[in-house]
Amino acid sequence: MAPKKRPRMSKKAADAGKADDGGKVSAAEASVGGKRKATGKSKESVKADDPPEHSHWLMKSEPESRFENGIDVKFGIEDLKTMLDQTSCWDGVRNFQARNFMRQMKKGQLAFFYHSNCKEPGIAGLMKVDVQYQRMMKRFIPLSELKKYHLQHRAQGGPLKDMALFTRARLSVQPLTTEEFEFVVSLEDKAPL
DNA sequence: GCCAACGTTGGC
DNA sequence: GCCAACGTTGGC
Repeated sequence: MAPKKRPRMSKKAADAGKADDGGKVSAAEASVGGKRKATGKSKESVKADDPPEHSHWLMKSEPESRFENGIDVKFGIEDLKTMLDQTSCWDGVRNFQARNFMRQMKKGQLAFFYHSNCKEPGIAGLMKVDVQYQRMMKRFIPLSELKKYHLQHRAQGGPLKDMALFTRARLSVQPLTTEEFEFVVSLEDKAPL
């Protein structure tokens, strides 16, 4: 499944009493915890062992209808457009790491809206993080094309060589480096590979 | 619809 | 803390 949105909670997590709170999560919620080290020094402190900060993201969701416990999990970019303010919460994420990434997001950062588990998987558009529709990609960037670049970059070097979409395939919320993000955006103006 | 990869759970 | 069983993700 893919992260679905909409009022639902992961039943499994709920059953298990797990942490989730899944309910709403605004993506931009506070940051998690970095533990600040309690030690001494006075200010400045939030330091080095805090998680690296990421500024760009990719979030997966399923644009085609699929029922899970009687509930349709469909939520594609066209559905996001439809929401009041073109804004939605993003819930249904059960994976811990994905949820942690969501807590690191800050309002206003950009995220790709990725369509998963569908006829044509790929990047459909851009959102601002909390989570508001921004725009469609000038052209849909299919997974198959990203994969070609990934393979090529892995062999010869290039910005997509470590892209999480391939190295951590099942993560539904993932960070991108600025280089990865910009490279993908640049594909809009190139012919499909 | 299949199923490989991988994440999560829970017994020990 | 290990690891087998189980469940989910998501491309194909």
